[in-house]
Amino acid sequence: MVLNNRASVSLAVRGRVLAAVRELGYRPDLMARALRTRRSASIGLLLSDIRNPFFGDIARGVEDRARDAGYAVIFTNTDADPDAEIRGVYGLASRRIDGLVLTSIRTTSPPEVYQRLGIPVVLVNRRADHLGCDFVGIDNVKAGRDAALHLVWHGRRRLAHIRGLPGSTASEDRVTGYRQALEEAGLAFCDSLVITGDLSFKSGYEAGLELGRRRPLPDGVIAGNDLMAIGAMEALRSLGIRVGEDVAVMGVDDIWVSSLPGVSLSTVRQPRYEMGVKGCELLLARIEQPRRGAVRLILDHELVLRGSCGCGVYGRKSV
Amino acid sequence: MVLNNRASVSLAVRGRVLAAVRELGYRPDLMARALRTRRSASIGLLLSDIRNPFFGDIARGVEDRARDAGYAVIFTNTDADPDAEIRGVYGLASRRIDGLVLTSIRTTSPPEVYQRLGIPVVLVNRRADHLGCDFVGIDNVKAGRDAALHLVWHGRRRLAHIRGLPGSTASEDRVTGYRQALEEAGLAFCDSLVITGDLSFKSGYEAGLELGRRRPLPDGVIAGNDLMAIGAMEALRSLGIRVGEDVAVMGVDDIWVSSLPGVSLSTVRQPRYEMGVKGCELLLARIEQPRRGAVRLILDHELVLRGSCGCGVYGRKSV
DNA sequence: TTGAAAGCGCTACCAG
DNA sequence: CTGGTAGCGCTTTCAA
Repeated sequence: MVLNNRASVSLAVRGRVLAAVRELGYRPDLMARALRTRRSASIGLLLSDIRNPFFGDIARGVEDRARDAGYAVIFTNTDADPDAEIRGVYGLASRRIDGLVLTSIRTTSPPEVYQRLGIPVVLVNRRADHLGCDFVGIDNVKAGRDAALHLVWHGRRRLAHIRGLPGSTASEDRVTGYRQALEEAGLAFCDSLVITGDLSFKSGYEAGLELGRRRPLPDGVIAGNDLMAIGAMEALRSLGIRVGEDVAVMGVDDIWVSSLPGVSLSTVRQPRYEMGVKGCELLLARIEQPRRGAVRLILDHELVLRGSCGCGVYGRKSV
Repeated sequence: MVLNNRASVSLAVRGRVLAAVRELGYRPDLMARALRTRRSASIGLLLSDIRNPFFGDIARGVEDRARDAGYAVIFTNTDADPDAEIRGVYGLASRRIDGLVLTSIRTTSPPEVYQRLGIPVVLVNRRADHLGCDFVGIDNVKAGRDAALHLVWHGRRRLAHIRGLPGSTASEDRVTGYRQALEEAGLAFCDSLVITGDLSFKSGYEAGLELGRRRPLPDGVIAGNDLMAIGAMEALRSLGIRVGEDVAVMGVDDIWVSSLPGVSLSTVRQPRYEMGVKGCELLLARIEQPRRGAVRLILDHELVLRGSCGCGVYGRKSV
């Protein structure tokens, strides 16, 4: 009672208890406490691969905020595999986590699984409207549109898009934005200029190889993320194509690597760390108030201009 | 009893129980089980920053192996701060983790803390002989020596070293290796050619700036890790110094970025993922057999030659 | 082979 | 303000 700050404890007792605590090095067993209070003070974090710098940043944001609040974070890698996702969720649930942060939910993820859990779920990065959970991320339609329009404004007319796998709202939204931009610019949408990758460097490289062999050559490429953009740039260069001149390339994310002069990728900056922090905050808030309305938090993105888009500007640009 | 495979259960009962389990969607409460068995089936992972690709890879290795074995991984970031390390350890301990993986132990870390824990501890990457724990990592003396000797063999005579902070055996060992190489090559060790960084890109950049202004210019730089090496390269280039020609640069780690053509860092490859996997295995083994002798597992490293060392060779080289 | 009962360490409740 | 007691969901022991 002393340790839990129960009001009604005399100072004398309080002192004696505290002394004993110190002397014995007593630390409450959070496991037993959890069993009793039905609160484990731990949350789960599901991501596709912690090695991916995108998720690393989010994870750090989540953990920082969680630690502040006395929560522990249990993480699991799913490699974007639906089965692994389900197993991961169940595994975490049986550990009695108080809430769950999902970073790579798929539109095909079975809602029952999450609804039956009986614990709050927050979505970071990808929406999943059919789940009705709290969400934090950027407006990916606008992000895709902004990236494409930037190239259009700088005279690019034949824009290709390397999109992420279907099943991710982030990928779908960026495609939508790309199409919107084409339409606004009065450019025709062409199916063959959209190539699907899996957000990895390798898939970007392959897409780049493919696009670089096309004639007429596309004069602009919007990639669904930085990793694929960097892969595509490598591929284009290996084909003797000058990035920033023959072809303008833009990514989405602004991971650290993109800022290296040898890479110099123009991109749409996504505030990943903040997404993690905010996501965790949404979760903590909902743990406190389970029945408040679902919150959808849209953070701002900005264009980060470097060499790969060939517009000659270096710096950031709010959009 | 059915779920725990108690031998003495009739087939009839077993069937009925299993049916009920399925129907009700029963999942054992691991928390309650932990309270009773004193085993939580979870382990702790302490690292300085999950955003650092070095730790991301280790974390993935640990989690993969842990998940295979039915263990959950709780991670905490310490930013290499000793106080945060202690708090992190206590925080994890009160959650009754079955074991702990430490990736950035400091030589000054108080042994009592770890010994009093009463749970197995495994060290990954950095040794800490005063703790007497299991360990997995590479031979950093040899790594530092191999890197330096490589440059020496290619004619470099004025080798600088950007070392990591004191308090890390990995950093100290690499310095030792660097000195050994100089000695073997009959080169004088010069204090002023050793600059201390904190393993970050920024500190590498600053060190590079500093070294690049020295006259005579060092003709080779061994960095304590890739992040600092990349920072140093940027700095040198910004000074108009040609990396690979005027100055040869080598790092240690071989993080993914280093392989990008625009970076092309020659480095000593450390098997990070395997270190994570093996570290987790050592831990699981010790959880089973707490009193077996301490194991020290030294994994092989290899030289990965790219453009930054200017030796004209591209590829891997076992050492 | 079965089921009843005790108890892991904690918190919440309640009577003193 | 204090301390005793019940019980969280599980495993383990023991008697039937």
